[in-house]
Amino acid sequence: MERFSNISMAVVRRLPKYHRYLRELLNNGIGRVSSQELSRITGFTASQIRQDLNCFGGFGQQGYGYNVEELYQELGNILGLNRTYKTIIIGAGNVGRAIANYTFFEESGFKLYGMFDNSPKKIGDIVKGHKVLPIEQVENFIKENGIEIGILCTPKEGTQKIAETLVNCNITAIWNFAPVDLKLEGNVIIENVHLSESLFTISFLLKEREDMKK
Amino acid sequence: MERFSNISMAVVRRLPKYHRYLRELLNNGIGRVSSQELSRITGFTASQIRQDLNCFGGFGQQGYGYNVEELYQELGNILGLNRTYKTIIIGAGNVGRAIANYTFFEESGFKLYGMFDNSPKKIGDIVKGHKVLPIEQVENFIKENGIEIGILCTPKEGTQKIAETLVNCNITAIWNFAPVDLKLEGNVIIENVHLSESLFTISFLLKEREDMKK
DNA sequence: TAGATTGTTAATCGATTAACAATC
DNA sequence: TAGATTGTTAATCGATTAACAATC
Repeated sequence: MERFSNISMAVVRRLPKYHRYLRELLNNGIGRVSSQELSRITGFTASQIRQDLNCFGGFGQQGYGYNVEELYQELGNILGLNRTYKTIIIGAGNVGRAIANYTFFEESGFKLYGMFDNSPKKIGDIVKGHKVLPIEQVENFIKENGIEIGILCTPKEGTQKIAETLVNCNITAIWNFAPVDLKLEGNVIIENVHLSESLFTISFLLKEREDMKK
Repeated sequence: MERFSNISMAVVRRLPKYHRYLRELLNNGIGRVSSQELSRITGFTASQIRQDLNCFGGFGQQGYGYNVEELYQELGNILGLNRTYKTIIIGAGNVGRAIANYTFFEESGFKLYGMFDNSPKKIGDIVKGHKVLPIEQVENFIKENGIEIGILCTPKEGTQKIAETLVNCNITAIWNFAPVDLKLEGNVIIENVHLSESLFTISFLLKEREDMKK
């Protein structure tokens, strides 16, 4: 995945947190906030917060801080939350169904257009109002509906091949839940959620903790 | 979360990848591998791979490389995969059910002991052979069964409070799927899976890409 | 032995933190 | 105006990469 701007991924991955905490301040009726106060809430340093925000513009005011409402809106725009995205889910297993029914997903502007699977046992099922379609139909579906994001909830075996199919249909981003690293041409955006790696991190840290006790 | 060893999290988060790729080599009947070859496969530099592995010991041999079987076993031990872990899931919604039915979870030694929820609609349901119990019973359950890992698949509102309850019962690790940052005393291990942040990263990158096209 | 490849130190790079002038 | 707090530059810290002697 090539990148176009010079914003580092370290910064990018903090932006959703800022957005979330600002939403909270807003809910609590708080109108202004300083980088120091944001630091206290988020755990990032005030310096880092100011640096991060300044990658995108000077949203603050000396002596005052930041306007919560305004900064929240700005971050929403920066994160691309001011529009909707057309998505499909490949794989109607437990993970696929969980994502389909994940309300936050829809609330954030990610609209599910269809679900696909290759198992006769699942094809025809209704998930979140969508009839699960056979995987053979995915290419036409993407082209006809202008789908932008493919969500892969497939077993690891077939995933690389399906991802290639999606890329051939000019999908722009893949949210990958399969435990594989996709090797894809072009500049398709790949975002992995590797649950197994997250889990192994826990077991590592648990073991480390026990080892240190000895 | 305090750390005890001096292994950086950057290194820790690469270990599961090494482990996964070595498993693949093993499946393909490959007996030895050099850091250069591992670099080609994983995308990390050979230098980084050697540095990472050397945090834990000299598993290689000059002029030869690494024995795949041996390195795989070593990494399994380092990751704490040579034992089982007792877990419970709090929240029997879509995410909780997906994790419960996630076969990889069980295969890796994470054994599900119970499921809990606070909704009368879900209490009593059978999920992966476990009757969903009322959340009020969780404290006794943890103590009686020696549960080590709590998996939080709850809506964000109640999550902090439940996490505190788990810590009071001396749970050692929390795998958190709720979109909140837990603030907890002691040295409980917290591993977050923040799907919403992952999703917002996609929308950011998509927007960035479009902006650059203009 | 000669070639290959590690383990490890040193150099580089990038990200975080500190400091402070600008200014509201 | 005086105090507060940003935006931004410089300093520090940590992580990655390069280099190479050790050695199988």
